Amino acid sequence: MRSALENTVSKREKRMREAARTLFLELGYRVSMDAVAQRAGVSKQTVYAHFGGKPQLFKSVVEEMLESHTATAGVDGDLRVDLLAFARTHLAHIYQADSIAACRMLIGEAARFPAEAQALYETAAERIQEQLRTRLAQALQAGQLRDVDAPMAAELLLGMLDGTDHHRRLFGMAGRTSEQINSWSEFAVDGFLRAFSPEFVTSTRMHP
Amino acid sequence: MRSALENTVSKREKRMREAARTLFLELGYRVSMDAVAQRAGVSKQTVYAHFGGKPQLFKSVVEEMLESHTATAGVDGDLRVDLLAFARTHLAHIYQADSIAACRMLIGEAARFPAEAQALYETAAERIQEQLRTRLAQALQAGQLRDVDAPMAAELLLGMLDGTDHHRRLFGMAGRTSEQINSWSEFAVDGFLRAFSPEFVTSTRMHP
DNA sequence: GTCTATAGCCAGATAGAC
DNA sequence: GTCTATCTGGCTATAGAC
Repeated sequence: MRSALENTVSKREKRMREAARTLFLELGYRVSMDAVAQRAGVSKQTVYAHFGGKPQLFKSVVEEMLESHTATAGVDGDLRVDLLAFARTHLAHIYQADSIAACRMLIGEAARFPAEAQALYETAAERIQEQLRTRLAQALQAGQLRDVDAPMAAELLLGMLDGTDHHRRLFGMAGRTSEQINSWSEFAVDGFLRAFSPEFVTSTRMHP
Repeated sequence: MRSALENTVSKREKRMREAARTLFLELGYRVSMDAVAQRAGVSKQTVYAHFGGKPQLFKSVVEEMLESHTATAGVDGDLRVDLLAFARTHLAHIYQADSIAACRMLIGEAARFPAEAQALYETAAERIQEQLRTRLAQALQAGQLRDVDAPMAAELLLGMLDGTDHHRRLFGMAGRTSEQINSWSEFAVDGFLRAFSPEFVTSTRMHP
């Protein structure tokens, strides 16, 4: 009996968080608490009782987003293959509709919630860059890249992989298609490898 | 007498536009018309009489911004020198506090003003990329770069020149300092030139 | 703990005197 | 054209019954 009640409460909380997340992502901070309550199927007061107020609800939603960041850079294959795999995972992640919406929301509200915006960006960017740094450092040690600062190379490659596509999407314009992303990634990775090949060797071989 | 009156009106209009621009850049669309009127030193009704309403005022401010885009890529010097000069001008422009604020505002309001956001981005991005494309196409014709699509190369170089700095700034974090921008630009341009050098030649020479 | 109802506030927009 | 004063609606937040 008690567990049934707790389940009900738990489900309410979950519904409220989901409703808030959806609406914040869609419309930004300017959603009314009425809208959140209505979408969650509860009364406004219930939302206030659980979260305390609108800013706390917003922060709670942002914190929840921090949990769901995953991107894996393989370390078991050829350097080019690994970088392409990384590109695939990374770009698929940041170009997701929800990620774009989250970026928009946080950039728009960066003035009101500077700490939350910075925390989310730092965490997400740090996780991504660290994986890339690690893989590049390994390649450096293996002599597959010329002597270069791994963090700088990682940031440069990230810039190359995106180009200006993320900005296009942030401004509401159509981004690259799936196939275009793949061919662009090859273009970027091959350019990167040529730029930092240890000697004068390039990835394209001349026909004998 | 009449010209004095017209001058007064004209100055009022200018003050209203400036006030709106400043406040929109600082706080986004969520500024009150009261605040605009107060900052401009006029009454609210005067603002309504001139612009018709808040959305029109916002659009008017955005349209005004479209005028002030300037960036020049030299075509008279060495390729590396020209690209560094372009980087200097371009980055100085987009990292300006006002440009960052404008980006934030438009990204945040992209859902409410999609046409304005897209128009401003497209115009600004197009002007920048066209200059770079032109210079790169010229270099291609001169045989200074390997056979590559000029628009793709231009977008790639833009991504390299920024890395992740623009995003850092959009999220409210400190960007690179002036000196860091310069050394990063050299890093990016040299990487770009190595990646697209026509043969196996690199910009670093071996000592004889 | 949850609901309905409402207080209190501030926004955008308008009316009418000058 | 400009101002002062006001209307109307929606928002956050709270009070009180159950």
